[in-house]
Amino acid sequence: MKQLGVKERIVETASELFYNQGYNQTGINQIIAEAGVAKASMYQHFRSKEDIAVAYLKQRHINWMGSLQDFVSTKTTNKEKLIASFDYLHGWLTEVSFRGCGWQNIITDLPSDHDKIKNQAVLHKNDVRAWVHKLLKEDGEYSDKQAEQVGDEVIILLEGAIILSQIQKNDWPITAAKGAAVRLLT
Amino acid sequence: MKQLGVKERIVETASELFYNQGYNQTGINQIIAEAGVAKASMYQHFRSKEDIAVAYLKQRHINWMGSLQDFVSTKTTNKEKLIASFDYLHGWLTEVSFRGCGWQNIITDLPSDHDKIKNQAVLHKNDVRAWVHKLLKEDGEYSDKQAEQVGDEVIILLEGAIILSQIQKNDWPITAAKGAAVRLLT
Amino acid sequence: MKQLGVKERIVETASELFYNQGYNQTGINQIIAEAGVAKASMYQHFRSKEDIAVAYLKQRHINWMGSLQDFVSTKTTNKEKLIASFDYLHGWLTEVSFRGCGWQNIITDLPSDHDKIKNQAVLHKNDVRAWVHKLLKEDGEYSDKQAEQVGDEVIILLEGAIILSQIQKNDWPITAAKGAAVRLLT
Amino acid sequence: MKQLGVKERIVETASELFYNQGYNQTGINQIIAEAGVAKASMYQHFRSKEDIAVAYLKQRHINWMGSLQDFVSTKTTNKEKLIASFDYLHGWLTEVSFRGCGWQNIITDLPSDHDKIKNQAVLHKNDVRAWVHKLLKEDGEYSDKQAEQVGDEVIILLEGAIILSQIQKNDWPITAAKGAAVRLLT
DNA sequence: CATGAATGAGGCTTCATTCAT
DNA sequence: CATGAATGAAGCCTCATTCAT
Repeated sequence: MKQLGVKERIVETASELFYNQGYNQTGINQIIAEAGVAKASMYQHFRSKEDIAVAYLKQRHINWMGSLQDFVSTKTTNKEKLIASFDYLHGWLTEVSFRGCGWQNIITDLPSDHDKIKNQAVLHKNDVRAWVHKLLKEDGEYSDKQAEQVGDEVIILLEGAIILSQIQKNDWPITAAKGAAVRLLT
Repeated sequence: MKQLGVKERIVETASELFYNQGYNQTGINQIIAEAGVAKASMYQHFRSKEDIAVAYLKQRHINWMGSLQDFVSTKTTNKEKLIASFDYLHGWLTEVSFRGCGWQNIITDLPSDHDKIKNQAVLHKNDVRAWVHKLLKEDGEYSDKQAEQVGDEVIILLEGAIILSQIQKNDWPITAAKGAAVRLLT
Repeated sequence: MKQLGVKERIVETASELFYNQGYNQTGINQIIAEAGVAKASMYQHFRSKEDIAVAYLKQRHINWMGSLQDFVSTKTTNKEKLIASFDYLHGWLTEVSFRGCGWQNIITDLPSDHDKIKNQAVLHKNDVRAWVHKLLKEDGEYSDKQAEQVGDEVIILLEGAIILSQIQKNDWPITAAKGAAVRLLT
Repeated sequence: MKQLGVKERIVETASELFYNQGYNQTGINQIIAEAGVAKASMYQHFRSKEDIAVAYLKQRHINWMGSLQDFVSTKTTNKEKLIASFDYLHGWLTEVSFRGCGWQNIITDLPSDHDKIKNQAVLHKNDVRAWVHKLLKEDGEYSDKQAEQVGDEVIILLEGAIILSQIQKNDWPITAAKGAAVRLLT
């Protein structure tokens, strides 16, 4: 990790900590200690802790979308890709012990003035939504309006499966969500 | 509010604050100041801040389930009751400016040792789930196994609608979820 | 313990706690909880925590002096009794894991205005001193002045052995003190 | 005092307070107020109150041993040095109004988990003991074993004289201890 | 870019005591 | 005599941030 630049090291360390311990549970001191970075150096790259979280979420967005799209890329039809998304959820959430969604986790208990972070969450969710809409529109099976409608339903299932599996520390919500998605897409 | 007992005042005040500002964003000092109670009095009734949150969630569970069941009580069939639940969500979440679910919000960024709070969330979600399962079983339209399966799907839609409407500060997820529920229940 | 009166129960419980946990480490709440006594009842019998400590030390004085004198009563000469006192120390301090002297422990880190407690310590130490002086005077081997002088030396050895064995959590100071006493008394 | 660094100011202030008021009687707030330091600055230098006490005891050890050895350095034989140690005690304890031994005072009523402080006390007492043993061995008058035995006796007299003079607020224990030491060393 | 000192504001918790029932 | 509510003062500690070197 030492060959990375300072900024990268901070984001990488903070990402690990923010996701696994939570935003409020992670202090600036732990970040700089584990990143091996001086405090002033950190504040040269980031105006505030909130800004680090923004960088974390931006990077996470790229990684997460990439992983998801990789995972479903073997499927031929777009519908199959959407269904496979639930398998992606399953593998991911199991691996992280149902730690939940980075964006959900960080917005639910945040000071009211942390808008930059909230914006990142909106951007992320919008991108996922757009991706789902696009997939369904490309299939040509639905009208654009129908595609958006069904897509939204699938997205809600995704979100619900994530948060519920986090609370229950169990994978049944993911399985159930997949079942619902299959039926809604048929 | 002065005619209430100290304990009630604390829970009431804390409930307001925990739900609207978040658990981590609400300090003990603010709670006692707004409740008009001495700090040590508070600790006579509650061993810790976490215990206040537990009391808050317990009370909230009673209120929330009651309101929901009241709301849907006018419907004749159980399926209709379930569908109407999404209308309940709509009214509630709009009123609270899409502040989301008290249980979701409090567990997503919590110190790792706050198990009592996490347990409350699990209890709440289990109760909701049991209620949904019961409704569908009573209808007699599904086998017990099917009722549980479909019920879980509906629950996931509820959860997804709540969290997504919170992030988006918009009611479309609730509308979309209702649409999906209607189709899944037919 | 339930057949005892309230006052006795408080003193008995507090004695256990004060001696084993320390005065500052023992709270009024723990005392009343373990004694099974209401707070107001306690404050009816004792004006303050300090007063409980005074009662504790008074009772301890009686018990401690009694045990010591019992222990050495089998010895025929008074010199032998004094020497045997070190054996008493050894048995006692080993049994209590070198928890030290109740009086020493309670005065060394006390608010400056706790004079009642300090007085108890002085009374106790004076009584022990008087007892030692008396023993040596009775023997008739020393002049009164010599008896007091040698007695004081023995007492200092006793005190030193107690505090040092407490710090070292070891019995060597008691053994060494006995050795010195034997030589000083010959 | 302002020209000292923050850390030194904290230790110096805390030393004064810990020794004169006691460890439990001295709060962090008083320390920082009298040292003229912000609370967080203090915690930058010391992880906890216990750590401040450790620093205090370490510094005190150096000062105390130094003063003692200075005091006795005019004596030619080691035996004389040991005897003179009681004169050192006398001067010191009189000056501090029989406030007693910093190490004795701090361990006798300490929360059970304060091991770092307890260790400091053991280290200090061991150093004193080693010094006494060394002096007697160097004299060549005793075998090594005898030197250690007699040395331990002297040490116990020192400890006993300190604690007893503290309780009695009087110097007779020091005088008596010196008398005993003289006889034991002859 | 590193080091870490310094800070103000606030975090949660506990104390011995009093008082009303 | 029991119950336990209520309290003011104080306890120890941590936060994100700024600044001087």
